[in-house]
Amino acid sequence: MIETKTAYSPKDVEAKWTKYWFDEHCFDLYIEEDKPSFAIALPPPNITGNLHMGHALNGTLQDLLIRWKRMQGFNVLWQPGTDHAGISTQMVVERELKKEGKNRHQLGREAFLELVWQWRNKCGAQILEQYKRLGVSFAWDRVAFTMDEGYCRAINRAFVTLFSEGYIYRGNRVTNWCPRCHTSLSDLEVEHEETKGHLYCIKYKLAEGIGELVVATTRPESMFGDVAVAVHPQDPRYQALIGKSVIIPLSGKAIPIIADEYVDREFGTGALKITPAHDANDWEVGQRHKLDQPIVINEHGKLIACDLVPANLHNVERFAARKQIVEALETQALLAEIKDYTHGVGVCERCHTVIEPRLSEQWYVRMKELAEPAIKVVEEDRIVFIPDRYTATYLDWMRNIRDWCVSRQLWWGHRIPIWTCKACGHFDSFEEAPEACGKCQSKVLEQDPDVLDTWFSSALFPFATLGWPDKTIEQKVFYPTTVLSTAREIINLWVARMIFMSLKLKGTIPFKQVLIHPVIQTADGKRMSKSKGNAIDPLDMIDKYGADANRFLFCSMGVKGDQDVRFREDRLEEYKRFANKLWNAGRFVLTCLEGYKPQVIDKSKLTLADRFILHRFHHLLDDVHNGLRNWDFDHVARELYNFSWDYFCDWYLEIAKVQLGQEGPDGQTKAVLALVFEGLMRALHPIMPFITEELWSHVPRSAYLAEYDTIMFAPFPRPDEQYYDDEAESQFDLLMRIIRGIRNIRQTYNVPASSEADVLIEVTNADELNTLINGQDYIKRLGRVHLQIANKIPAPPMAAYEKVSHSTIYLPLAGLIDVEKSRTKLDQRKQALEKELAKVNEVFSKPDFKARAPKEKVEAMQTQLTDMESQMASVMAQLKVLEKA
RNA sequence: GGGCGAUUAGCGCAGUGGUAGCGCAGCACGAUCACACCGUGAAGGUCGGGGGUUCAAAUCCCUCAUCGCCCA
Repeated sequence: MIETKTAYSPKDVEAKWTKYWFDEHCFDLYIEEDKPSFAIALPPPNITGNLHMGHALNGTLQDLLIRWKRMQGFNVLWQPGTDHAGISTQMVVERELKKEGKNRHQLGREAFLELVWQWRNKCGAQILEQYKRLGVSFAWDRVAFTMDEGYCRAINRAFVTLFSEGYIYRGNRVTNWCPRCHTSLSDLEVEHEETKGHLYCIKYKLAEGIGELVVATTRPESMFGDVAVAVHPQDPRYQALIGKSVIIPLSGKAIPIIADEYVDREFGTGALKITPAHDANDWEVGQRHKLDQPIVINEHGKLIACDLVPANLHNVERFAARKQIVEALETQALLAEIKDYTHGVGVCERCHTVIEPRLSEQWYVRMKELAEPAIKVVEEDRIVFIPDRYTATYLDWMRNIRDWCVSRQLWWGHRIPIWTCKACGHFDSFEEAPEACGKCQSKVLEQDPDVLDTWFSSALFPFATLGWPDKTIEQKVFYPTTVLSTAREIINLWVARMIFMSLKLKGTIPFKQVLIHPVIQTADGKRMSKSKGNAIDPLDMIDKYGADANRFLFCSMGVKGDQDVRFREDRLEEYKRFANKLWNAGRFVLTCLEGYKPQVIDKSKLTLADRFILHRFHHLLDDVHNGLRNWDFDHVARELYNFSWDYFCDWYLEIAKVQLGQEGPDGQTKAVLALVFEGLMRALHPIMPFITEELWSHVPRSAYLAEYDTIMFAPFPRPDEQYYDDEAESQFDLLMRIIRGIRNIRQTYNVPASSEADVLIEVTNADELNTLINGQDYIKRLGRVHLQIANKIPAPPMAAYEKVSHSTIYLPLAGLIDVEKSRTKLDQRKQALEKELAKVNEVFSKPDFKARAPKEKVEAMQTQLTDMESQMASVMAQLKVLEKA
């Protein structure tokens, strides 16, 4: 038997079952080919990462689906893995090197990579260990890593395929450059931060004659790379100037004034300096006008020592240079104005350094053609986003796709499989290092020094982890995978790329549904972030409230509602109490069932309460099924919570105490208790695996269920319509209302709970009378009263009173009645009734209501009205009685 | 600048056409043998503002406001 502690202790139970599940290899992949399959690829966390709320939420939702399907007998695969996270990991190791006063260049590439591997082997599994605390049922025997040997083969195959089909090309253009990480970044890895800056209006003097053109810019430091000043072709202010030249201040170089539609006449002065090497838009303008592209800022973010840049600014850092330039312009009276200006500044998402757009040679994936089928599969609903609104996010991005810069100037990652011949300059891509140049046979070949964008490898995750490019049983059984669950900020970064990669390389979709879960914010609606220090550590929450309570919270957040949810600890408090409630209900049920041998329920011998709880339970199972099928996790959580606490604990367990005390050998109470409680544990298991496993392990089970050593593999309970019983529902509902009525009276008149009061109930309706007589034992016990029920009872003169349906409850107070209190209460009731009557009457008073509303509705309202009128009459009569007192 | 979401009791949230609900906090009562991490009861809201559709709107449409997110 389960220990007698009255408080649930999650720590012990979690440790016990985690150990059991691992010891018994419950998580290992096991395939039976004749079964249907269900697969999820875990969004691989960074090896440098720590479990945050988003991981915990997402992990819970996936585990809930996986556990549910596993219990339904599916082959399930939840493929776990980690991501090598190029920039982050390199940063972490470089930071450690720096502590020793070293840098990676001193070590050299090979030694540095050796160091990164050491770090990875030591720390890279930390986040998965943290996931363990949540109770996630990954296929733990298959943990993948994006730099595994097999995975690297998949990367090379993917690259070579795309390259040989012309999807990958080398381009010289402006890319996002992080001067701190020393690498290019894709557009999606740049965050835009609202920054208070200035708009500098600088006078560019005309090269010939007198006059000037005032140019507005936020970045004066790039002016030495200017090759033109552009104005709008239709701008009347500048018509005369087009074709003339101006002089770049401080450097003296002359540049032309050109006309281009790209210029926004409203912005600044309507004159735009064109710096093709340091601005992506300017680069486009420069291409159109065949302009030069001088680079004036180097990879460290410093002004280059060259002819274009004045000598005193050589090797000056860009922001220091900006300051010096502005001062110089001011002293030379070349600054027309400085305006305050707030704008979005691009920063590196990893280190928040301001991005320097910079002309450089990079590898790109040509996207337009790859995007087409990826758009189609979503338009045709072969891949569905949940919630639906994210379809637009995806399609919008895909339809306006730009080529993807995939090279990164890092050492840690998948080195680009391109080899260039030192002799003839020919280059090509290979899955394995080639022996000789395909063109001139030279053996002096050099591999591209850059590595691939980490997202390039993540994009292959759903199939690279299943053994692609080899043919494997895992791909046959589990591909395409079923669901992908992730956060909305990586829809384009990751989801989109998996889709077009899978379509291109596997010829099919990678998954059928994409679940986008909400973002967890702080209690006051702010974004959680480690740097702001307002992030809440899910591991602390698990320590404090237990894994099951945390999982229940995540489940209750759902995916279809708000796109942001606020995290409040008191909700965890609530679900911790729920776990405790289940624990104690379990202790009670198990006590009742000591020595009980499971038996089939004899439906003919059920009491009203038995019928009622079975009815509610099977409706609950139906709701749970529909909820899970429709991704309504929040509904599922709420229904399970309400059933467990209200119907099962508050009502049925209390009644079970009555029935167990008086029933004979035919009594079904134990059978019902066992059936409902055991089934409830299975229904709750996907959400709360630990507590349900523990309680279930003690429940007496039929031979059919006894064969399962763990609830994990036991069948998920299904609704059984033979237990649906609307009559029991309505009859029991009346009893509950009567009992509440009696409790209400007792509270109002302070009738002590310890004393059993006398109660008389007059019932004017034959069916109701029957129900009350049959249920009188329940009323006596739960209302703690001596009871008399009849169809006609002379109203006791000094009695508290309550009316429920066709029944009138009297509680005689033998001279103790507090007339004032009774009158106040009746007055309140009268006022409430008046309010309700007014509402209903208002509806009725409109002539169109009876004419146009559906007939059933009118009839229902009529019944309500009649009912309320009779209640009112009764209240008035009772008030009259009091007047005599 | 474009798009999305939210706004319901003090707080956190449910409620997609028919007389407004749950949990917490607050109030009152209660050591009755599963649970005080509990039980029982009472109180608390003109559903962000305005307009429209409808016999009927928290719910559908328009508009405004506030907050938040994504993309440029």
